[in-house]
Amino acid sequence: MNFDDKVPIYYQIENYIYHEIITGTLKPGEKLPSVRQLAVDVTANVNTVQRALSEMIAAEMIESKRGRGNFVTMDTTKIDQLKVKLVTTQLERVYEQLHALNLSDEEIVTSLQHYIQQRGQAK
Amino acid sequence: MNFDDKVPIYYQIENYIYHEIITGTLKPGEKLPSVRQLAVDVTANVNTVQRALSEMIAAEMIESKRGRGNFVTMDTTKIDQLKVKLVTTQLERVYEQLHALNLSDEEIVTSLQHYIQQRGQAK
DNA sequence: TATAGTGTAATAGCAAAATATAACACTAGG
DNA sequence: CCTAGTGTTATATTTTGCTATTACACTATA
Repeated sequence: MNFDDKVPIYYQIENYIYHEIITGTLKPGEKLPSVRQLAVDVTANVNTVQRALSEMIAAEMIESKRGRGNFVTMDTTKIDQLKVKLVTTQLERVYEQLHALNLSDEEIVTSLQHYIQQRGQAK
Repeated sequence: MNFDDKVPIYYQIENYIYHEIITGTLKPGEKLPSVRQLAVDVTANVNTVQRALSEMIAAEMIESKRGRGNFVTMDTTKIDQLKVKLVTTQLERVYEQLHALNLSDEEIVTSLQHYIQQRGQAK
């Protein structure tokens, strides 16, 4: 996996799996790869993976069944809420950062539009 | 200072000072507070502050004069470029994150607009 | 020229994150 | 019942960031 050395790996793993759940790569009720397999997949240690999983279990986003595996929650409402939360968190961060750089609300929106436009052309 | 325990303090200090330079709180050529004072200001250790400064010195955003102090670069072009870079980095991150959550280009823009709107009402 | 204020660097110690490794608890299937 | 595959936990070790402390190098100025 491609880790950002500025933030804890367990945290990045957590985010990575959350993304898979939200995008439907991992469906509600579906079994996750085993912790050992996940460790191989993301090139990290079992304990590190377990730490990420533990937080997700505490958040009730995945359910752990000893001897059987870890499973994505069946509660689609929870998944939707997670998505909203992640999106909002992202928006909050950009907004605050750009605002702190003295960009007005309008400038923030237009700069994003320009960025997307440029990105499209870059292909 | 209000540190995010998920990212290194020296990195947050760096960002903090960059913000002050870009917003003009620290003007081109202006002397920064002494490392010892900065350490007090941000409630961190001198060495941690020094680490942040070292990176900025390497980036030639500030100039170090032994015995006199640290000074913001006089090169306003560099400052402008820094602002562009920071803004772009932020935009890149949101875009990629939200895109990874399966939001379309339009949805990304409108969700930002909605966020800003809501934020205005929250006051 | 002494002194106070600067940046810089080194040392030692602590804590958190991550690793390697091993062991334990449970489940399913032959 | 045994075994392979699962989650869980524990220990020791390494690395990194951060701190505390001290010392050194340089500058300005009284």
